[in-house]
Amino acid sequence: MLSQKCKYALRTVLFLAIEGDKSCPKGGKDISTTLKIPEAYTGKILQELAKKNIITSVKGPGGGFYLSEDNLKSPIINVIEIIDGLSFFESCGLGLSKCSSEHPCPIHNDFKIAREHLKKVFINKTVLELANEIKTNDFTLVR
Amino acid sequence: MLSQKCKYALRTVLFLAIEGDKSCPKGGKDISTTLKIPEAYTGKILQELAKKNIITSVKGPGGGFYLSEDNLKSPIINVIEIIDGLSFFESCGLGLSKCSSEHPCPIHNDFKIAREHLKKVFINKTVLELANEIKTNDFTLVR
DNA sequence: AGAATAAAAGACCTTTATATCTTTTATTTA
DNA sequence: TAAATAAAAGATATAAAGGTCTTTTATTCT
Ligand code: FES
Ligand code: FES
Repeated sequence: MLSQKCKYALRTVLFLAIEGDKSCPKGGKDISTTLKIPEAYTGKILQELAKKNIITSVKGPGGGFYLSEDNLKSPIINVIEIIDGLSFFESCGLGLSKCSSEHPCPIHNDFKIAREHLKKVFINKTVLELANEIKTNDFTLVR
Repeated sequence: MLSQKCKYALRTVLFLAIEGDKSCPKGGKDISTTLKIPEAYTGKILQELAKKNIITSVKGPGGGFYLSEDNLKSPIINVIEIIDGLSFFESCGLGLSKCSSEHPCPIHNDFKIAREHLKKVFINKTVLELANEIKTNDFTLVR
């Protein structure tokens, strides 16, 4: 459903939301080690997220990445949109050129329910909200 | 979620369930034209499905593919299993090495619901049942 | 100012998914 | 039995995803 890159990106953003801080940003190396994501690839993803203002970067010694107040308010679907786009959430589960209730494919009704359930979650949860849930409910980003 | 190949396969099988018949099997060319699937690729997929006894093939002039009584009784998850495998239905939506309720990722609860909703549908519907729904409820396999 | 640090940028490599082409085998019908 | 038909098999091609490597730029600290 989500690409590997997008899963990496989501975990990265949530990790930064929990661990990063303006006064002490996390470096790419640190992130990749903790989350077990290939180091160079982590860098690429961080770059992309920074360019699109999902995360904030700090260059130079002691530099790294963190989430600004604004960054924290972003719903996680923004991460998905930037990395994968949103086409999944509008596409037919059987690959018809478009998903439509007028000309539905045989799995339309069930697929649409599942798809929209997830979309709603991704739209409604901000990075900050999800980060807090991780802390209080003992969810994990690793393993 | 499902690979392109798997979507092609599902549409192909359902098409054969509706249109094919032991006495007049459908040829690969016919299928690919109707469903707008690349012809050579259709052939490959048909071969794979035939080898795994999801569909039945008839060689020679007038030959093609159809679904036997047995083939029709198969739940559509069998098609998915053969083409894509079932790992999606057991995997973590955030890419953790395994999905577990003991060490859940932050989207575990919602993702699991969506994933299992779909899995249940695929397990419970046989090719025949779905083919009948297509006929009576005016679902489409093309476009 | 110069050295060290870490992100940014861009070229490059590898693997997997998607798709095609060619040759062979089985079957039917004239 | 020869010709025609259509699937089976296998090699090959193309595109996209996943991932690496090298060079450049910005920043900090001495
Ligand atoms: S038409 Fe296939 S999912 Fe809506
Ligand atoms: S642990 Fe991530 S979906 Fe279950």
